[in-house]
Amino acid sequence: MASIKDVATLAGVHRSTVSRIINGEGTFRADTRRKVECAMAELNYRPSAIARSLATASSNMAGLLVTFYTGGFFGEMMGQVQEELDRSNKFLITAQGHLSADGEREAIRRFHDLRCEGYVLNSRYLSDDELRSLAGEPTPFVLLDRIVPGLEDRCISFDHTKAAKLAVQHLIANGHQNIACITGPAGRSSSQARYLGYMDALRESGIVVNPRLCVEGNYERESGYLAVQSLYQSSQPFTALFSCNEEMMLGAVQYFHEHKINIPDQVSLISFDSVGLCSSLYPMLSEVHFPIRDMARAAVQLLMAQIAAKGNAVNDVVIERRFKPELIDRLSVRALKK
Amino acid sequence: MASIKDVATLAGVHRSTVSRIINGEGTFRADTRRKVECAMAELNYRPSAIARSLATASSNMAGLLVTFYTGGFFGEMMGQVQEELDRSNKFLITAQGHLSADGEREAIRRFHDLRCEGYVLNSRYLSDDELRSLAGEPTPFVLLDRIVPGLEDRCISFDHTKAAKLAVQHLIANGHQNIACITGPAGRSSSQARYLGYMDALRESGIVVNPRLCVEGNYERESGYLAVQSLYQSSQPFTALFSCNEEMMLGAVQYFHEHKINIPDQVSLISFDSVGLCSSLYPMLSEVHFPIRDMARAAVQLLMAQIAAKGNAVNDVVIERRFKPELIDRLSVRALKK
DNA sequence: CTGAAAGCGCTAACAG
DNA sequence: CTGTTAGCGCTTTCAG
Repeated sequence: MASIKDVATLAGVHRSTVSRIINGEGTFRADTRRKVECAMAELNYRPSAIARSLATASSNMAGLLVTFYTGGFFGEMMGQVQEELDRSNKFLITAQGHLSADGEREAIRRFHDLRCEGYVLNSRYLSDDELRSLAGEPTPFVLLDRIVPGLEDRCISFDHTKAAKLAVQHLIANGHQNIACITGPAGRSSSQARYLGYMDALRESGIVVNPRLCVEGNYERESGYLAVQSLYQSSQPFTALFSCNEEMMLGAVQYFHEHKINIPDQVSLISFDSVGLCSSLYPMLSEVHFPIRDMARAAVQLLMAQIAAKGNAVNDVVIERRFKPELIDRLSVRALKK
Repeated sequence: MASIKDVATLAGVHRSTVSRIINGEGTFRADTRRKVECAMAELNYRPSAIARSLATASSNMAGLLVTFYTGGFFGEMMGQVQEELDRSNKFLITAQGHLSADGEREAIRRFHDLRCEGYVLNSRYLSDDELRSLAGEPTPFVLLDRIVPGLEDRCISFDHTKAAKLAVQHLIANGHQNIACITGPAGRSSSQARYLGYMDALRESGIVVNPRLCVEGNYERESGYLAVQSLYQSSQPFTALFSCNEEMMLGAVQYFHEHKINIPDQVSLISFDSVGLCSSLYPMLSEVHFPIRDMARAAVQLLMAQIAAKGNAVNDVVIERRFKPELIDRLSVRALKK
């Protein structure tokens, strides 16, 4: 692979001249420039990003941590992050945290090893404390879909509680009282937040929360199916179901179809959704939309601002940090007559 | 960020000693090692992967080109590639080719800029010729799910034609004669291969291909829905449908549900599937399985073998390169009585 | 406008 | 067993 030196000798100039021309710094005689450009073309020369990184002490890389690449959700996130990074000509380094704090730590270590200029963390297992102490280090990072006290200026967040509440209130407004809920895994903060919203909505409408109407899932499709099954087994009557994510709702819908339970005649459905699964199901499901795409873009913008600010505060930039839920009503909620 | 020099001075030894200890080369006095380890720990030192790359002339990175991160399919691929790369402690660089040869070229350029040791290409828009000429360059690469004449030793391929044929033969074996087909976008080679399999199966059974029973989709969900719609509008009777991918089948299923067309009583269904969508639908759909995960792993293994071989042939390694289709029969194909 | 020289953080002979 | 030296490919003063 040709190096800058090869180009220089072929063009009959010094390496530093080539370097300047590549980087568009300074000004040159037209024929010098031409000679160099010809040499570069002839040798099919491309500067080594790595050598450049070392010389400039800036890697031009940014990291993104997700839990898993699979499942559609993270693809949306990654796609947006990449697009946004492309605009600044930065390289994207991705890593999976799998399902543990250790996995996430390991991912961050890799970002450091590569001297990433910053990273976006969709962290689920690192504690608030650990994240706060990480903030003491010089490398900037942004938390995507998380809010940790003290780190608000690095957080792109979404009000999961309010979103869930909105969904359930919609059900209530349509006359439903016995509303079942499939929650996410108990340990996860987003699960808790959504569940809280469910309960808040009920309570504020004076409906007593029936714990037997709440089944814990794990955000996977199958757990939605099983949840509905157990709901029917416990023979607690319900007219509506709220699912804390779309995958579980998919499983639930499968159960309903299999058992010839009509949507929305026999059961009304509303779900969290981020990747648009709800709109591609039959019938099209009502949802509260979780705008992960927009949030991902905002995260990168915030990160770039932080990198540019080099440790100083970034108050001047206007980037939306707290995203709001949006209710999309479709055909899966029936109005109950009193 | 601490450098190897800082560690060295703190430990009171030379940089090269530190380097050796990090890389486990040579042997040292116990207390030297301890001093160095303490210094590293104290400074929270991590060697710079970039500087290392430059010094060793090997970046420790591998590239992966996909068309888009979104959609689930590529997530599966990426996940496997990352896992496999992790085992060799290599960094993964991903890039999206979007939907053009230029996009793919640009992606490869980035791999070169970073001096990736090799890359896996899920290329759809680069011509065979261009790929062959790329093979003249020193950087090894592997083609995932593609077969280009002359580059067989770099190809991890799947027999799409045979897979489609298998699916359609299954339908025929169950007594179906009027078999509709939703194809992929006409320009794509995998589409053509699958369509060919469909036609072969019919022809070999002496069934005349009815072009009005074949509708072109674009591998997206909505196009499956639309395809079925147009199929019914053209009022060509059919008892079975074969879809060239799972996303389009999803759209089709939605149409059937919406129009109360029972599966499999009124229509039998079989689809291509790679990410397992078919098994999570109601009813569980019969499919020919496209083992993209296994293929992705094989691609990385082959790439690593090529990298290790440094330009020499890699005949000794036993890596499956041509994957075979597998028919998974579930509940969506009804046997027609004669 | 361009060359010379030093240096980024690390590794790799080569001595000793 | 460990220090010296040179160099990876590029950028960046500093001269001229």
